[in-house]
Amino acid sequence: MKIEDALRQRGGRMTMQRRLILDALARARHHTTADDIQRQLRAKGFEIDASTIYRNLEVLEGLGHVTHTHLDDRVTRWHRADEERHGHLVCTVCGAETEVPMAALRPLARRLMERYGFAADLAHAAVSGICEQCRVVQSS
Amino acid sequence: MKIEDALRQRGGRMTMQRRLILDALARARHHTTADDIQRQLRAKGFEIDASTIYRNLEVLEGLGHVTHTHLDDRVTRWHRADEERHGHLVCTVCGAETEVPMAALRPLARRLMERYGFAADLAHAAVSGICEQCRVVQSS
DNA sequence: GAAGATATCGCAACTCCCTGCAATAGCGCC
DNA sequence: GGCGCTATTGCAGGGAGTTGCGATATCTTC
Repeated sequence: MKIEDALRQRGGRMTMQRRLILDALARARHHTTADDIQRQLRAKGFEIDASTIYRNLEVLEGLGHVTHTHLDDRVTRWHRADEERHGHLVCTVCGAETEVPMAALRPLARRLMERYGFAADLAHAAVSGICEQCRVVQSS
Repeated sequence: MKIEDALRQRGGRMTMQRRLILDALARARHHTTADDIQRQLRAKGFEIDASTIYRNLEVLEGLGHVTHTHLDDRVTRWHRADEERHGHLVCTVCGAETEVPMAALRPLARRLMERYGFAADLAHAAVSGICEQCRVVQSS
């Protein structure tokens, strides 16, 4: 297991909780929430404290095994780092989420690098705004 | 007072709490937080419930009097709508915030409109990433 | 295989924000 | 000016996420 080695290399330890969380992440199709993970583990009979889950997701993010993104609500979404990265458009009126390929966002990232030396992660937070349908409804 | 009229026109009422919050916003230099407002009013001897502040900020946002943005922490920042709008770059390593003019973000907004019919508000959420200094430090 | 160092866990408490509900207070109208 | 309608308030409670701390478990070393 690669992650296990990476962990130990940094003086970390492989605990049962960590293993279970890793397992839940591996099983997750797309993105998960901390609550999803807790619920899933609870269903299997393991009761793991929420703070343990949050702390472990942070550690796993440090190891580059997962990343997180924020849509326009207050729930953090977690993804395995091996999934293909993409941006999100979230409609503030109807809540619709649209995925957009990173390619569409890259020109801005390039510009921000050139002008500000800033390595932007445009997949980290959703872009909020108003989707086509809602715009039509509003203006009518 | 324009806002007061806009409020009443929609069947709203001008309460003492509303007036105080409006006053605090007028006094705020740049951006404020709900907590700032509560603290400021408390200092003047007015104790207003936090939920009242949140609800009022929401109402005022509906009237177009204020807007809010999310930097990369969990605290919502509120601005008067008459302030000039700008984007934010937030470094996930050192926390540094850089303001960027909307002009720098507009090409992406235009692209998202053309391709997805999505009216993006690129000032709503900060762009997170790694600033120049931190990038230099990391790679050394 | 046991011991020691310390990373990690669970718990409790806290922060920011949101929501339901009963009580209150603005507003429009007579 | 008083009355009734109902928007708004404060309070209590809840959800997501974070933090400090003492107890525990994992890893390293002998």
